[in-house]
Formats: sequence, structure tokens, C-alpha cells
Amino acid sequence: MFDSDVHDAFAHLNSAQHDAVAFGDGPLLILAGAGTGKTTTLAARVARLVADGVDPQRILLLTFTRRAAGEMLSRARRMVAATGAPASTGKVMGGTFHAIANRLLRRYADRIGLATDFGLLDAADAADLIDLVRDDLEVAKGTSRFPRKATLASIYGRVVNSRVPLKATLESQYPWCAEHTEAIGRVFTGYGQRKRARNLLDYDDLLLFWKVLAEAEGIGDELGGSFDHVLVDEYQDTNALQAEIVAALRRTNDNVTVVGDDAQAVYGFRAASVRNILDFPQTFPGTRIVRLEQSYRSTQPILDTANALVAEMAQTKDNPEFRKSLFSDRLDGPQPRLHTCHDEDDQSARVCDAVLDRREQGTPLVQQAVLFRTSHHADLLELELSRRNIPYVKYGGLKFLEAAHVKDLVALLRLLDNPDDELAWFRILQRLEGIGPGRARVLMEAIGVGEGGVAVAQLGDRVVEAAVHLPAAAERAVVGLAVALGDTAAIDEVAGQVQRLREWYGPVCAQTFEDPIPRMADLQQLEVLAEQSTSRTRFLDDLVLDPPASTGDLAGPPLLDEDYLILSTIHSAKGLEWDTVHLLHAADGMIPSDMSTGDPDEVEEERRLLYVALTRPRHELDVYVPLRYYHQRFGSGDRHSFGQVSRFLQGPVRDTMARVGPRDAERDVPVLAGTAADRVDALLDELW
DNA sequence: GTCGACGAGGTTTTT
DNA sequence: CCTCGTCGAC
Ligand SMILES: Nc1ncnc2c1ncn2[C@@H]1O[C@H](COP(=O)(O)OP(=O)(O)OP(=O)(O)O)[C@@H](O)[C@H]1O
Repeated sequence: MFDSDVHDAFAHLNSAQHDAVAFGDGPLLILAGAGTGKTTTLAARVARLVADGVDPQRILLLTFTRRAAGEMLSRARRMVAATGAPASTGKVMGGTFHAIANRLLRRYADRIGLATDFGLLDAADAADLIDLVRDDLEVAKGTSRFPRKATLASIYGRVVNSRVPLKATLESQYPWCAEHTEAIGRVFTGYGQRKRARNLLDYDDLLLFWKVLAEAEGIGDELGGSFDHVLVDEYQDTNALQAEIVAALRRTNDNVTVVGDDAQAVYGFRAASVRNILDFPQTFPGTRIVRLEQSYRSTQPILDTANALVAEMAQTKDNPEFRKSLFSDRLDGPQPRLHTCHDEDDQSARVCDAVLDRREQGTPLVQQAVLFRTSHHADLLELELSRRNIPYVKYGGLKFLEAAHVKDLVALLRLLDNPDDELAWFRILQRLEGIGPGRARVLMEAIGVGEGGVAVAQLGDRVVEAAVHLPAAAERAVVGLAVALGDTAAIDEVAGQVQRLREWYGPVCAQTFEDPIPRMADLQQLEVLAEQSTSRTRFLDDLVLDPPASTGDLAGPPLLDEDYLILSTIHSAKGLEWDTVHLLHAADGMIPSDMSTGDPDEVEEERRLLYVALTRPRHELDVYVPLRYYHQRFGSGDRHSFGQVSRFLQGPVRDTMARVGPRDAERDVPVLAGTAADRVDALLDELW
């Protein structure tokens, strides 16, 4: 069936994987546990399709997270190349649902009556716009406090994604906001109108409009017809909307492959539903189901722990006959270790020691990862890593674009790109001396923001005219802005534009913030980022859809040559693997997060999250539990609470692990004295 | 209307 | 820690 190159490329696949790769047309579901080669099989299937003559551009690869999308695409493209596809072969089309939605809408939106030059809103923009509406409606004036803008934005996203009406969503997920149901509803209506009037799309709109596009008469069929095959990785993390998009894309043919693991569903909080993958055979009658059980990633001792955890999942207990046990050929290897640490500092110290030790033994830092539930769980470790000069790159929880000064510069670029962008104007004008919300509104009115009539060329004049009635200092500031915008508009390269705007922003920054120097350095990094973009619109789109995700994205190429440790949230580690994994804070209240212990479904999701973490390593797994958490680190005394080993790591799961206690009971005091002495020494060292 | 000072409060995970 | 709202001075 395959020619020889192709055969070689697929030679290592096992027979179930092979079946999935060779499977012809029609719906295919690969339902399998962690590390069984789901993504590998998906990539091989793409390569097989291309080898059989399918045009790569007529294959669409989708997944939810950016990191999984990157992994999926690069593996698929490598596989296609390995099967001996000529270099002229086009690239497979693929990415996150949101990125593809953007790409398709930029091309076809006019077919459903939407202008193709829509602006994109990221989460913070959406929150800001909601805030504007909230102010206008004077809804927050009441007696009891109204939800904050970020909370409103997350409620909005949840309602739209799950399609559970506002009232029910508030009652179940945000009970403390339920008393404002009516007012929140009005804010959301206003937010929707505002977006439509200004031609703005938020993340959810991208999916909603894609769905409408895909379901539309005419263009919908055309669009679906332009893809011979649609393949979706991590399908358990899709929500109702995404499943509807997939279904709509497959009205004309049912060549659709979805891949996933219901035990790894960890995006329930944004309304992803495992029903999508479990009900897939009903949605697509005639579905061929392939199950994979052999793990090629982890050793058997690690799988024993993972299997014990799966056995305790509610979904397994409800359907014991579906219980999947993973197995490996690699029977040997260290037993996973459960380390109880004296406190968080002890945890950090042990992780650093272990990481360096493994490196001595030949495992480079990039093959080691430290995973954690939430970004700030790594704070103390980051301090210790810096102190010991261990380079690292952290994924998840990066706040680069949320920083006020970065948002300011982005706003400047945006209003050049779209002079009708009221959010950008409102933000920037208020940075000028003597201008607050009131005058900003008046100025915007005078400039004609939002009326669709401002051309970038006449922008400068309009702005200057609008400023004549202001106090002298404010007028001067506005004129300065107009000049900078005029200069910038004449520059071709985005990076050059950032540079010019940065020049103007310097004094504003110095006036606005106590610490302008590091902030201006961030803007230098933004300029480096801009160098990779071909156009301003592309750059602005990327900042919303593919923003820097790691400290490494910002550090630039020099760092990439070096060896560095990986730090990542568990969510961002989905689908990836390392030789050694260290899991921090496996304490109750951390995993499960004490914000998620409210209802049983949330607790189950936390258990699945732990499963994702435990199934990342190839050889070695170390899990850490600090026994003490200090509340006020610099306060008086040693006020602390005791950490408990996570409820998920009790009983049978725990029995599969080797237990490593606090270093020695009797060293408790010396250890404390030691760290104190280290700190004093470190302080003094800086003086010599 | 603007701006600085002050104090209270909230605080995941991703697109 | 950062953000949000309030209050008084200009
Ligand atoms: N048949 C095979 N022979 C040898 N190695 C394999 C085989 N199939 C997959 N692998 C290897 O197993 C590892 C895990 O594969 P992959 O990442 O595709 O698993 P996955 O099921 O997608 O995992 P996850 O559930 O974590 O997303 C990879 O290193 C891959 O190269």
C-alpha cells in the first residue's frame, strides 16, 4: 500500500497506530491514554494523506492551545518531509481554532456581511470595553459592589462558550454576582452592540463568526469543500462551539479525524466538554474507533502511578469496563518519588539540587521540566534558580502584554492601524498631562473617533485642531502626540514604528511611573518582537492570537543556544514530554487548587490535571509537597500552616511511589540555620 | 476635570 | 503585589 520511503517513515508504528494511519475516508476517532502516540499517529496520518496525493493545503489541522498546535504542526510537517514529499509541497494548514478563525475571517468575512478589517480584542481589551459600557450605563453606582471588569469578561466568555444562560451561569459559577444578574445582562448587551458598531471581535466572536461562516449557505459549503480532511488534536478540550464548527465544516464530506483522551480533559473552566469526544461516534455515524494502550513515553513505574490515579477518577469508577491501563515495554526505571519538604524553601532547594545532579549525570536542562498548577507557584523557585545562576524559561502566566506601559505602546500602534479604535485613544489620551477621562472623551468626539471618517493622513491635523481649547500644557502634549503619530505613519517597518513611538513615550513613561527604566527596556523587547512581523496588522493580530508565551520568547535568540530548564504550568505542558519532571506543590489546596474544591466536577478536573502532570516524564518523576506554608514571610515569628499531601496522592496512588521525607528529622534546625546563614552571606557577598 | 494619596480587596488554568 | 474606588486639593 505504501511506497518504500513512506513505508520506512511508518515502520515504527504499532498495528493500532498503523490502522489509524492507513484508515481511508470517513470519520475516525482515536481515543487513548497519555503517551500512546496520539499526536504521532495524527502526524503520520497527515503524511500518509499527502503521500497518497492529497494537497497539504486541503488538509486542516486544529487544536485548542497554542503550544499543542505548535507541536502538532511541526511533527506533521516533519513527517510529511520524511515521507519524501518534494520540497515544493505546500504547507499543511493548521493552528489553534482561534488563529484559523482569524485567518479565514480575514479572507471571507465579507461574505457574511462583516468587514474583513475587523479589530481583535484580547482579554484585557474586552475587559476595558466592558468597563466603558459599565461606566456609561452607570450600573455600578448601587449599594453593593459590582463585579470587576475582569470578572465580567470571564463571565461573558463562560456564558458564550457554554451557551448556559447568564442567570444559570451566575448561580452556579459566580453566586456572589447573582444579585446583579439583570444589570450584568444589560452591560453584556451594550458590550455586544459596541463591538458590532466598532467592528471589533473578541476571542469568542472569532469562533462564533467562524461557525456562522461555516454554516452559511454558499460560502459555508465552499469553505468546507476547500478541505478534504479535517483533523483535530486534544479534542477532549473543545467546547460546544468548536464541535459545531467541526460539524459545519464536514457537511459535504465526513473526512474528519479527532484525537484525544477523556482522562486529560482540563479546560472545563472554559466550557470544554468531554461529551464532544465521547459523543463523536453519534455525531458522525460510521465512526471508526481506534484505541491505543501502549505508552511509548513513560517507563512502567511511572505508568503504575498514573494508572493508579486513573483508577480513582469518577469517570473510571462509573464505567469500570472502559478502564484503560497503560503499559510500556520499558519495565525498568526509577520509581516515582514523593518528597515531603520542610517548607517551600526546602522544596526549591531540593529541586535545584536535583536538577543540577541530573545535569551532571547527563540529562541536559532542556530535558527537565518543573511543572506547577499556577504560575505563581514557581515564584520562590525562580528566586532560587536565579540565585544559583541556573538558566530557565517559564511558560504560562506571562504578564508582559498586561503591563500598563506595553499596553500603551500597543495602543499607539493600534490607533495608527485603525483611527476609530476608541479603546486605544481613550487609553493614550489619558497618559497626557492634564487629560483625564473627561477631556479624553471631548477630544475623541472632536477628532471623530468611531465615526469611521478619520484617515490616518489627516489624523495629525484633526488631533491638533481638537486640542485648541485645552490648557496650554495639555495642548502641547496633544500636539507632541500628533507629531509622533505623523512621523510614525511615514515609517514602513513595524519595528521602526515601535522605535519612533518609544522615543515619544520615554518622557511620558518617566512621568507616569516610578520605575521607567525597566519599563522602557520592555518596550525595547517589544521592538525586537516586532522585527519578526511583516506588517503592523499582522503584528497586532499576533499580539492577540499568539502573544509571547514564555520568558524565552522575549529573551531572543542568544538564549536559545544555551541549555535552560523548563518551567511550565501543567496546562501549558499538555502534549509535551521531558526526561525528568519535577512537580511542585502537590499539596491539598494547591492541587486541587482550593479555588476548585467547590463542586465534584471541578475536583475531578484537578485530578485529571494531576494525571497530565504525572504522564509528562519519560524516565523520572519527582513530586514535592512542602509541609509548611508561611503566611507572612517577613512578619514576626514563624506563623505557618501545615501542608497536607494532595488528596489525590493518598492510598493506592501513594503506594506506587517511593517516599522521601524531610532531609533528616534532626537536621530540621540546622537546615533553617543554614538557609539563614546563606542569606546573610549572600547579602554580604554583594558588598565585597 | 485632573491628580495624588490612601485604603481595601482579591488572588487559576487559555484563547 | 497590583487594581479599584474614594476623597480632598487645585
Ligand atoms: N510506535 C511508536 N514507537 C516508538 N515510539 C513511539 C511510537 N508512537 C509514539 N512514540 C513516541 O512516544 C512519545 C509520545 O507520543 P505522543 O506525544 O504522540 O503521545 P500522545 O498520545 O499524543 O501523548 P499525550 O496524550 O500526552 O498528548 C513520543 O516521544 C513519540 O515519539
